[in-house]
Amino acid sequence: MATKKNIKISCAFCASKKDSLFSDLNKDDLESLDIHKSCIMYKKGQTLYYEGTRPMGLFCLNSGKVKVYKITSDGKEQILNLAKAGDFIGYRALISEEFYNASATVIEEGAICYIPKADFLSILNNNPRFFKRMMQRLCDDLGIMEQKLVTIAQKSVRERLAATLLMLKESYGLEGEENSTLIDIALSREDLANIIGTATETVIRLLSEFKNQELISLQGKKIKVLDPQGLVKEADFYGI
Amino acid sequence: MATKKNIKISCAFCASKKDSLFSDLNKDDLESLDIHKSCIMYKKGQTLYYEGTRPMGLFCLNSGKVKVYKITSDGKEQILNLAKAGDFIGYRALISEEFYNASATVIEEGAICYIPKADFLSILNNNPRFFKRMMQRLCDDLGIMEQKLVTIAQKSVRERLAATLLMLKESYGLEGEENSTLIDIALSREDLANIIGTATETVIRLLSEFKNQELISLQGKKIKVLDPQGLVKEADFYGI
DNA sequence: CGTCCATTTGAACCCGTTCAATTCCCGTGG
DNA sequence: CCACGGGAATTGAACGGGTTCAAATGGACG
Repeated sequence: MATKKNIKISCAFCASKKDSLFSDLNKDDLESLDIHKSCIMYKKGQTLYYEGTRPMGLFCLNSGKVKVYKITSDGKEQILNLAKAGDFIGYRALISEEFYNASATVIEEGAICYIPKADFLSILNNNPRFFKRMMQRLCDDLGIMEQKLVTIAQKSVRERLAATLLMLKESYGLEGEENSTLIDIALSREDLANIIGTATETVIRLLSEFKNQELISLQGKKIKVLDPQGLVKEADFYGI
Repeated sequence: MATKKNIKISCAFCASKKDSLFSDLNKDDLESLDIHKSCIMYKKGQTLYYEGTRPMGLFCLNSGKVKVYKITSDGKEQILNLAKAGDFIGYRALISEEFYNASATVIEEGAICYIPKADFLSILNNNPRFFKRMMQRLCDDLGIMEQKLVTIAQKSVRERLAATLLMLKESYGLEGEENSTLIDIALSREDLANIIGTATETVIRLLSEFKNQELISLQGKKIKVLDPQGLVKEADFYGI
């Protein structure tokens, strides 16, 4: 077992900065982030935080992928969000000074920075532009969550799976030959089911049907989208 | 048909103020709200705004009740939120300067104030404490929405109905004799179904079962909770 | 008092779950 | 290098919760 090694990554020169909420911080603020920041490699399966614990800082993904999820009283998992390079995790609990109300676990290993609570809140309170940016982000998150709620409440599993594949294609798509797109994220079938809110077996069966319809192809556990238009049709029951 | 009459209600003396986000505004800010504010009576069925339109101001309920909902492509309605006296509606679209992504319709008549966008944004931008308060509110909303998502995705209709009745009891409960609580909101069975994400008939059947179990009683379309503990058990499949 | 919509009840159907069995894949140790 | 073990993925089959369609009843309101 290798020792966890602190990696030196300056926020100012972080390759993921351009995608992140920190993208328009000034030089001073960025440097202040570096002072107490830590950054270590996380392996698949490691958990960044558990629901019910108190946030002490902010996670920022330099690389790797993380799922954010809640566990119900009867032990089922519901994935709320997937995070990739440049994404923050756990800012809501930090801002509202409450306990985490979800857990976060690494699904693809990567370097993840940790900015102590005090440093983050200091920038938040002293940089109105950043404050506004966070507010905007919360508004966006809320809109996304509302849309997810409607989809889960009103669409069939088949439609939700098609919609989820399209969403994953947008976020994790790697263009391939002949208009095909590889969904480049190591999601297990179970994870996929826990995004959609269904049983693993149902996901497997529907994926197999989509494959027979030549909407997708399966390369091991990775999925390649062959016919996005076809998926759009599947996603909208009475669509255009 | 009566003419819409502008009602004079001062924010500073609004009976609902103590419950609202405006509760700790100072005197000057409150008075500035009154200048351009309008306030009229809305009847049941009237719509405050439609999804896809541009917000021009903020709705604040002095009295009455409003449902906020989205309509899916195949015409189904999903209720996202219920608002009552003291509640704001539509602040998210206003803050993030986007189109409404839900519609709002009156379900119980009441007086509803309308604060022009400029006045609201002016207070937001010049009163850091209020800004923080809004941020906090957005965080809370997001947490609530996430919990709803998990519940709809992972719980049975029966459990969701029980949970919804308990939620309605908290928000709209009127204590009655013998530990019973009347849920004082004029929700149709269809509305209730559209909160839970199920069919109207299913709601009716389950309500009837709950009545037979003596968890609730039905008084016309209003529901009285007789055994909240029993409902808690129904809400948690593998509860405590 | 009649009309119209909401509510209720009935019954058939089907989507999705659940349980069970098999196969596949991958890392690990002999 | 290959056999082994174990979890993930797949397939099969039966069950059941919930939807859908249809019809009857009730209740509000003009």
